[in-house]
Amino acid sequence: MSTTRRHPYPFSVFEPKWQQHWDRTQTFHTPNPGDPGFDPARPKYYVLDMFPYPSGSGLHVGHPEGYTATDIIGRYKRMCGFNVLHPMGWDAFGLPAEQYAIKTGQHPAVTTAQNVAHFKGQLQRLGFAYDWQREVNTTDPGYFRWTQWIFLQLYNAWFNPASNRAEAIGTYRGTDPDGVRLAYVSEAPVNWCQALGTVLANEEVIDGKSEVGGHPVERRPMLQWKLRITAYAQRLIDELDGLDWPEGIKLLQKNWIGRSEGAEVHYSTADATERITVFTTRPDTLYGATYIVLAPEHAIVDRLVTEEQWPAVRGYREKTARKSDLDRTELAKDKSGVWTGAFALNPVNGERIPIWIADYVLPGYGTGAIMAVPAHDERDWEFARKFGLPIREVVSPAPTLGFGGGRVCEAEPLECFTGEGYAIHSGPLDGLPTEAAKADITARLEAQGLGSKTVNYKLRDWLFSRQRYWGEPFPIVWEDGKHRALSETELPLTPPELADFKPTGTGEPPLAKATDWLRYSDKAVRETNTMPQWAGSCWYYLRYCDSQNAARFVGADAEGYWMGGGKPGGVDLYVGGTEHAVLHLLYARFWHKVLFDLGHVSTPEPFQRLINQGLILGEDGQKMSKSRGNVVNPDDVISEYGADALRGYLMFMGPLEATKPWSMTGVEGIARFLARVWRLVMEEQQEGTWAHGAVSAEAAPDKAQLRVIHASIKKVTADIETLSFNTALSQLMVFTNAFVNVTPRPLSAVRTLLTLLHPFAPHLTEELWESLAQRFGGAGELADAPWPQWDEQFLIEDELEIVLQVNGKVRDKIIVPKDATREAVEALARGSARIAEWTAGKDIKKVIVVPGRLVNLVVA
RNA sequence: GCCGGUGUGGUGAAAUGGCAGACACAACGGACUUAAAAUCCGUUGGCGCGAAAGCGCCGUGCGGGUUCGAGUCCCGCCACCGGCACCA
Repeated sequence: MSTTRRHPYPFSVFEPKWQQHWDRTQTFHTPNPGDPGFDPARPKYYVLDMFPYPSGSGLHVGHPEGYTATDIIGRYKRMCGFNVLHPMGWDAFGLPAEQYAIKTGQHPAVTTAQNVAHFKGQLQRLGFAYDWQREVNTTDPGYFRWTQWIFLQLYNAWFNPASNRAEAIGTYRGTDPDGVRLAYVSEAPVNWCQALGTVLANEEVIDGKSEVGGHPVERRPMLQWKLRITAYAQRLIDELDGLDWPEGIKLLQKNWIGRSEGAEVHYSTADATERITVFTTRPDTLYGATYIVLAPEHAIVDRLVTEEQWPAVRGYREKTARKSDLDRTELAKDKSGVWTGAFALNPVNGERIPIWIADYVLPGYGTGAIMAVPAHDERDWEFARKFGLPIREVVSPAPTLGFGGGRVCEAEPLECFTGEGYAIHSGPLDGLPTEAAKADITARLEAQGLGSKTVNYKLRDWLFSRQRYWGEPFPIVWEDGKHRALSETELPLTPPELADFKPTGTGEPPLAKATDWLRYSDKAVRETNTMPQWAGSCWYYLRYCDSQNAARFVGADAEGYWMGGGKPGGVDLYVGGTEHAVLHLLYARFWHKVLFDLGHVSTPEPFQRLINQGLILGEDGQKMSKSRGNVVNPDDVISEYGADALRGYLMFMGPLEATKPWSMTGVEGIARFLARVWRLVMEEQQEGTWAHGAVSAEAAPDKAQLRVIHASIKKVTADIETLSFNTALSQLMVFTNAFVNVTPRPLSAVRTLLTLLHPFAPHLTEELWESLAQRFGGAGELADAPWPQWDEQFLIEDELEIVLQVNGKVRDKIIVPKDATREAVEALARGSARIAEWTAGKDIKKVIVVPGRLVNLVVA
């Protein structure tokens, strides 16, 4: 006798058995069009997980949550007759591997390979139906050669505003193609993180700290590669509309892109030597502008400042430059600024207004200059109050308030009003509602060449270079201070072998230390920056379609088949966490659109349907973390309860999208359920072995049992389609419970149960299916079995229970034949003695009969 | 501050505007057992009445409203979680 606790069913025997079987027979390998075994008659279904970063700590329970959901869908669709593409791979470049490598001295390639092996083993122990022949790894030269190739597509393309799409750079007719490429270099202030020794994208900086590690980030001007994602801002907003994504995620992206409509207005300086263009979303308040504010970094400042103001301006600019983004926002409440000594003229009334600089105006947004309307903007209000600048009311909340007639109001308002209303003290605009006033003034400005209607976006171009070792090198060389692309035949460009790959800390990339590698020719040297981790994940879903293709990033037929079909096409279901809402999901859409414009892919959007799985909290209801000690390791759960129990519990916890706490007793509950299913088929012998139990091929389900069977098929099918796995499982429990005490158990019912349960608990059901086949005959694996159909006729009940209400409160229940007429049901209701007690001596004013459900008598 | 999400038993949760709490967990009681584990059966929102079968009242964050009927729809709040945040 073993001293370890006996398992309620022998999962430790049959789970590895089936995993090995699936691997050996390649059950879940999906052929491409043209491959042997491909069946073009079947529809396709592409179900995708966000591939993991293979960290050293192994799988977290959050991973198998989403992966189980997609596995259920994949297995289900397969049983429904689809060609299912369900792949997995590794997002293996990136900072953590490199940080770890620096700490331990081991090469990141070594630790990455170890981590991948560990992750893969863990995933395989969960019995996921991945087609491992399609596995990808972003650090594999056979993979990143195509990442580099796509970079070259970006480099060799520009966005033509006339056609609203990317075109080959050769179609650009201007003088400086380098100024319009989708991948370009620019010297600009960027997010520099000293601790990580690299620059970071805006999306990777959270509250002024690096997303990885939480190190401080400062602004520093550096020469960097950027991708012109801003060219796609409008399409990235517009084309969200057709996607079946959670509205919250769409909104997150829209807000991040941050479109705002308004006008640019040109002010000339009082001495008429310079022109300042401001951006405003409220051109209707132009008559209320009482000063101009420039970002301290604005180039024009040098030319405006008066002699007397120079020291103050210089001091303020230096102070601003030293501030990190964090400081700059933390001091948000306390406005600061300095007068330049110069004045501008308001284009509509010629009024002389002072020009200030202040750090509440950001250099990167709009024109880096604003017209301040303190009466109608909170920030301008605070600034004007602090520095005693005039405040002029030009919008009235109601049409009857305020003075019209174009007169200037002398009295300053008591509070700031930022809403919409009616223009006052605004010359020709007086009386117009805000929307009309905006249109009117904008048209006037345009007619006089003083301004124009403009759209601005918060989105900035994507900072694409990193000063790190563990990433894709750029396929670029420099000669005479100019960059040019490597040819496609020179790919992949592999990183140099480096003993010391630590960041230099100076902003010079570690690749610069590889002197041999660096030298491309006598005159040319290689680019030493590397690409960010997002590069590989921007297109991995395309590589899965054709991962072994050595001649192209993805074969056209494979891409057309798996990504095509439907409108707007793409991956049929994509499951992952919310944390990528404005990172991976935005970047990947951008790359996909470029590839689409250039004719390399067939759909404008990559991911048709997106679901975010919810966060799993620790048993204490807190976020799982090592420091709290509430982390659940999937391996431990599997060894104690089995993979099927872990999968089942993850799906039974609650709705997939909800945040929910872990519960070990909940896992036990699912394990008990699975054990009950096991014992429907198997019986324990004296000596502790399992043998067939009381299942009978002769026994036919009775009417009530048929109803349970068919109701379950219907509900489980519908619930899987809507990803309501928790309620699908509860129906399977109802199904199971209905047969626990039935002997002998009808074989057909048991087989239907196993089929419906199979996507959730593939090992257990496959084992029992095989066992039943050995006893009763039957061929084939459950994984290949067709999904059952339900028959409505079994769902119809002969008699229905009708609730009788008086004034909406339940007072009695009656049983009526299923075909009882409305009148007959009403008569029965009126005849009920219990109802009579409640209606006695009262008028029945109204009777509501809901067929098959209830009768409500309204009395007074 | 702005935007989004959530709020239902002791717990996770379920409910096309139609019997609130399915299905589980935990707890309690019982059967089996020398005993325990496992398994099986039963009870389980609160309050009140009743010996019992049962009956009544209250109950889905709070306050209003629509409706024969509201967890569900509308208006106004509150709390928690997430995102954005000097974006003109």
